[in-house]
Amino acid sequence: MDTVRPFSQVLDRLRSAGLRPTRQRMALAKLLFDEGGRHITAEMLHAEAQAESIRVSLATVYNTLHQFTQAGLLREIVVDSQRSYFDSNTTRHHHFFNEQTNELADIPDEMIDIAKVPSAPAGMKIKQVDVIIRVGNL
Amino acid sequence: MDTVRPFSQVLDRLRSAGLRPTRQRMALAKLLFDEGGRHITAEMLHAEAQAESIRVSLATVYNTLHQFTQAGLLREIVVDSQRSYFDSNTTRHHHFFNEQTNELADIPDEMIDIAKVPSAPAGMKIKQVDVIIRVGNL
DNA sequence: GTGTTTGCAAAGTGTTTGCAATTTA
DNA sequence: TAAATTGCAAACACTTTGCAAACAC
Repeated sequence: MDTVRPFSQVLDRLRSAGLRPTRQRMALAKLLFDEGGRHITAEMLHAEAQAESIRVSLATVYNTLHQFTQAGLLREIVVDSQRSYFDSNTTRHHHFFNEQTNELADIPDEMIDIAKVPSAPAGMKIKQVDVIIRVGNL
Repeated sequence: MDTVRPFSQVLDRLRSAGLRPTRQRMALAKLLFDEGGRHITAEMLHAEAQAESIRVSLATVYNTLHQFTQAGLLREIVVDSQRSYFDSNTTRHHHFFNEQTNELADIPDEMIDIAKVPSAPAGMKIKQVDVIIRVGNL
């Protein structure tokens, strides 16, 4: 029942990704990983940081999100051609996307059963299977 | 084996969508629907039109793509947070997305078997189920 | 000290918008 | 001729970049 993610764990995550644990990265990592399964855009994360009086530029938020994604700490979810969403849950799962509110919600992997998947075209390899269920008002 | 889409059919499509069959819309509709299952961006369609000496502004291409989508003649496919793709095949099917070449390929509906789908959150309705298989080099 | 990271402002990219001129019915 | 549509250029939203100052080791 230990859901707390101690400071050192964030630190280790950054270290093992080869990223220096700077003040900004530590603070953003805390916001992203202290609670699981966050779906967040750069603007949202920047606003959250500001709300907690963490001084970070928007440019650094963008850089950090990409660095974390490259390091496998985040997963980018493409649901909206206007903005990029990042998911702090990198395990296999899928998403609901509410087109009215622009909100993402997780669908646990076991809730979707893809019985048959075509193989990738010749010379290609499947990198990821994304299932996005778009929902809206009745 | 009649795969030709006569002029009048394009005309009727526009008419029944409540869209006046202007020169631009007719020409773009021809490009979009004369061959099935096209995956195209606004810039791509604009370039094609220019290549065929059809004079249309990029703004009109954007407007037209959205009008056609609203009319159910096109389907927007969100795979890339940088640009919008439109699919001239509006029947149920899914997609491969090649992240190296930024190209989409159809996956016929019967090639994917989604045996179990969670129901939409309360008060919500499933609008669409998108399966995107991201592929890349081996 | 040396190389990395940050913040700023400027530039970039894809898309939308306001409005006068044109076209359609 | 009334209403819809077009094209242009300007505006927009989101994202990236160049570079000097600040920071981590």
